[in-house]
Amino acid sequence: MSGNNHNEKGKLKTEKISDSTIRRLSIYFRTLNRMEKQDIKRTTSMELAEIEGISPVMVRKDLSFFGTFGCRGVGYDVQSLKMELAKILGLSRGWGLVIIGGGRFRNVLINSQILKENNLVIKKVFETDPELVKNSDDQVKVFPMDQLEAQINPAEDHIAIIALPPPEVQAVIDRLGKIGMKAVLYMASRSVKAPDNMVVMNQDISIKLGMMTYKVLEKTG
Amino acid sequence: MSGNNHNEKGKLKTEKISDSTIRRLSIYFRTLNRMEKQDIKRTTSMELAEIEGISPVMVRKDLSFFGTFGCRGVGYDVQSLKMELAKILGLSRGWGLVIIGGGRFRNVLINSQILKENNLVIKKVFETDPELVKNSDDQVKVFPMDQLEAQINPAEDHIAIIALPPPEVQAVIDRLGKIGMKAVLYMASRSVKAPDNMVVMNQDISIKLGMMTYKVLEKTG
DNA sequence: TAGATTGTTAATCGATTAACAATC
DNA sequence: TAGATTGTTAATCGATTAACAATC
Repeated sequence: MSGNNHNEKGKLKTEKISDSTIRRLSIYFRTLNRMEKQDIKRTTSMELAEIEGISPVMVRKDLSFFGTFGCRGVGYDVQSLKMELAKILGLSRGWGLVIIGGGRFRNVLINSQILKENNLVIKKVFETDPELVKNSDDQVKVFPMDQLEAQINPAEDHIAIIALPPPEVQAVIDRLGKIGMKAVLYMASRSVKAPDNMVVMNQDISIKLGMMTYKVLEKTG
Repeated sequence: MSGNNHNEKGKLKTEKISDSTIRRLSIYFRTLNRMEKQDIKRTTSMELAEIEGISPVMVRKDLSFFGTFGCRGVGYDVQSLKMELAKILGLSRGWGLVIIGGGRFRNVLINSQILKENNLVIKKVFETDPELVKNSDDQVKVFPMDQLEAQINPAEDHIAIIALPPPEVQAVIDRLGKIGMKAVLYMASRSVKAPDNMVVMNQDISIKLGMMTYKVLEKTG
């Protein structure tokens, strides 16, 4: 049974791809992106692996779930592998983002080069603080929180980034669930419940810091 | 061979604990933290597991690497389990943080409740833009970038958070490596090289977004 | 006591790695 | 051609889960 997935047209997905593989594909993509900018034309699984600190077989195995992209004896064409990965990850099509909350942090996202480069376009912003709504100098439209349901259209607003304090996050996810939001990334340090058909991920710096403090102690005792 | 680790005094570490386990411990800790605030006195592996969307055995297994913290037939005391996890993760002792770069994002960190609650204290800030150095209204001292080596003391500044654009990150990590910095968390979307004795982690929102777009497509086709 | 829940050993499952044929 | 490197099958390793004894 070949491991072809939804990227190869006409073939059904036969295998569940692990989160680890998807995360690594996302990482390869980011490196290929940089290589392309630096006008590097060609790379190998060994080179990619070395940059990411993993093994070359892992790189080839990850790719093999989705097809064959390289050239034996030669390696990979940076630009075309990057495009293939974009296709696999869905980054070749455009994605509409909405930001809910965020305050000062919001501008970091809005100015983010990486989002722009990857077809992730911030379309709408929702803000609790009415002062911030009024005095906003954002390039995107800012709405008050109570217009969430009225303004969001899951058909064009694909991903919500919630940057609100932990106690407020669950209620917003509930509201987004009701209108059929497909994907939510939230920054708060807490767990949440979400509908089954919603993709929810968390980007919580305190988890990483907790891992780091453990690892520092592990090394130094 | 019992799985006791460096938290139980007098016993040597006998087993390498996986990153997955450490990440989950950090997640349990965050949930126990919330429970404690809500005056919840007692919990079970089943409850913790349900909140995090994993299995109860997983919770008990993770904990078992470090000792026995529960009471058969009863469960876990929220406060004491939280304290034990803090000890394991190293969050019972104080950690000095320095922030390098960050601009507006820095204030998000400086005002972060989670850091304060977990003995992670931001001590120093380094800034590229001289205007921001001058006009800073931060509660912590802000230095220009060229004083990095002069002002940082790895004995009290344990973790550096680098919030600079991708091209600038590697050079700063090199400089921090030379003065013996133990741990670095950087936000940029790129890979870096670091000395072996340095704990380096990445918190890159574009990786998570790449995973999300894949998962949304996987569900909707 | 009976019911509940932990902690742990053994079994299973899945992810990573090794080996190697294919081929540029 | 010989050397390099991919793609893939099989073997290994490690993480998760199942089963269950311990005990509150």
